[in-house]
Amino acid sequence: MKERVRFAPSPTGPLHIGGLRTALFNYLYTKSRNGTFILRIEDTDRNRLVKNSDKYIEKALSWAGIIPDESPSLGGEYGPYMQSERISIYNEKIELLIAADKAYYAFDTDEELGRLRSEKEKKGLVFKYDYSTRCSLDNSLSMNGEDIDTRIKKDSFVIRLKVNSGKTISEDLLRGLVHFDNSVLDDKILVKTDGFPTYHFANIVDDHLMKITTVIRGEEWLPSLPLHGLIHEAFGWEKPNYIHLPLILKPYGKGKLSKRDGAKGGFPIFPLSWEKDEGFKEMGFLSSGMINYLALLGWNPGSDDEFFNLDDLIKLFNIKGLQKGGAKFDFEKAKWINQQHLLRLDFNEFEINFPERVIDLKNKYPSKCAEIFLLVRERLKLAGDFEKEIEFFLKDPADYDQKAINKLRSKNDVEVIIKEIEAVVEKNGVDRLKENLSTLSGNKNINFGSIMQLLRISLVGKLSGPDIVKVSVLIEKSLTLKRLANLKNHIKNNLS
RNA sequence: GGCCCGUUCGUCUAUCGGUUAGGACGUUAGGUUUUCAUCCUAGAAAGAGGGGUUCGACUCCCCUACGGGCUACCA
Repeated sequence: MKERVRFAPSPTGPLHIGGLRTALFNYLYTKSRNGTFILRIEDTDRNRLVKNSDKYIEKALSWAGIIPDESPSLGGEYGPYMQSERISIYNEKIELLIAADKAYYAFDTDEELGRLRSEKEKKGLVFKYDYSTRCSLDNSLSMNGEDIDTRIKKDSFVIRLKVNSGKTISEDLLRGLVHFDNSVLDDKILVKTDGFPTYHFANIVDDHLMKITTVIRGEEWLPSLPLHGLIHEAFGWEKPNYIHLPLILKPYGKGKLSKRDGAKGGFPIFPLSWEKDEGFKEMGFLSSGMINYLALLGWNPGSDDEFFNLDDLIKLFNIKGLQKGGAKFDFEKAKWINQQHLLRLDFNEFEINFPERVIDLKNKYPSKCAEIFLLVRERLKLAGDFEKEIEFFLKDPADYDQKAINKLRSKNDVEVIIKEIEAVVEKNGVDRLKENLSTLSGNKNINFGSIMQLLRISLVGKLSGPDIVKVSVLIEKSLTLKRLANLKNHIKNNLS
């Protein structure tokens, strides 16, 4: 049977990397089996809706290359894919459960339930709305038909699942059989007073109606698994397979990664920017690097290979490689993987991914961009490093590494050396510069390293950077001479 | 508190009863380079603890500890 999986986020904020990874594993699982990937937006909590976050989710998935086959914007055979547009379906289904005596109306007020909870709490106990308490509570199980009708018309109500005592055994493809005693379950609300279904109900109805074969979701749902099984059983529906993924944990300290950890740890938490928060993309991640890192967080291909793009991952993915324990997010490793991806790019590909980062360079060096990119490419961990690395191509050094100059001056007459370099460039240009400077070193008995360092400081302002001879060739003779003169002036002005 | 899941270097992980417990990030020391980066070489670094089962346990079972999740008219 063809696999059908779904990623079902709720639009209560931007998708974060945990959600992205869940989507990724869903995608890899189904695509490795030639199956279908469905995006369903679970917007049943009307209070926590965040405007545009559903659009953000689609955009972020699209950036990552995780393209749904069916989704709210694409549509599909089993739509609509936005739960708020499926209310009539849930209404119809809940009637079935009530008619079958699997669900019932409950009229208890928040205040009353709150009172019961705190009463129990005082005794160190926990109040549960379940088979042991439901008879003494305000619900349709304890009244006759006519009363129920009048209460429904008069009062607000919820609809609860009728969970009976017993044991429920659930299966997770990763973890095997998981046993639960129904006494830990309660009569979960299926439909809220506002008429919207709860997650549990809408989720099961939709998974069934959308013919989902395998549910892959975060481990936080594992305790709800027996409940979900019970809802399926109440309808008499066949259950899908379940896989509960280990969670992504904070890089330091305890707990699962939350949206606040990013700011604290200096790393993004969202794929794309959201309001004031920079995303991985804006920080200079390639989506392939992001995906590569996320895939390795809780999964491994069974080999020592670590470099993968999406297509590789689809070919290699197997649930045998899934991990059971949570994994801490490691930004250093994420950056290293991104670097490996950046390293395989040429200028055109870099421009496609980060067009805004190359505008100035393209304007100033329209024909040399590819060469300049190759010169600095191995120095990039993040695409954001690019602007820093090419800064000196765009403008003359604004200041100089004075400590380095002082050190050179303590051993050499730097002004004389600069003049000698100038003479060489003046006479021979910047082609064969290295050979010419080497000859200069021999003829005048000047330390070669000092010559190169002074050239570097004049062109770049500091002692680090790419091959300085190539830099000189790229900025050409006149600009090389100009910057040598600038440095000479700077040294003269700072002598006193 | 109750229930459920988990536990191999600092971190991500390999190992499917017999290995000098392997790789990667990070880190340390060298080398290459005009410098930094890249690259190369080498090093330090792990089976939570206790019981079993077994000729033999990181691997299977139990207990404890620790970590995580859930315990809403949130998902």
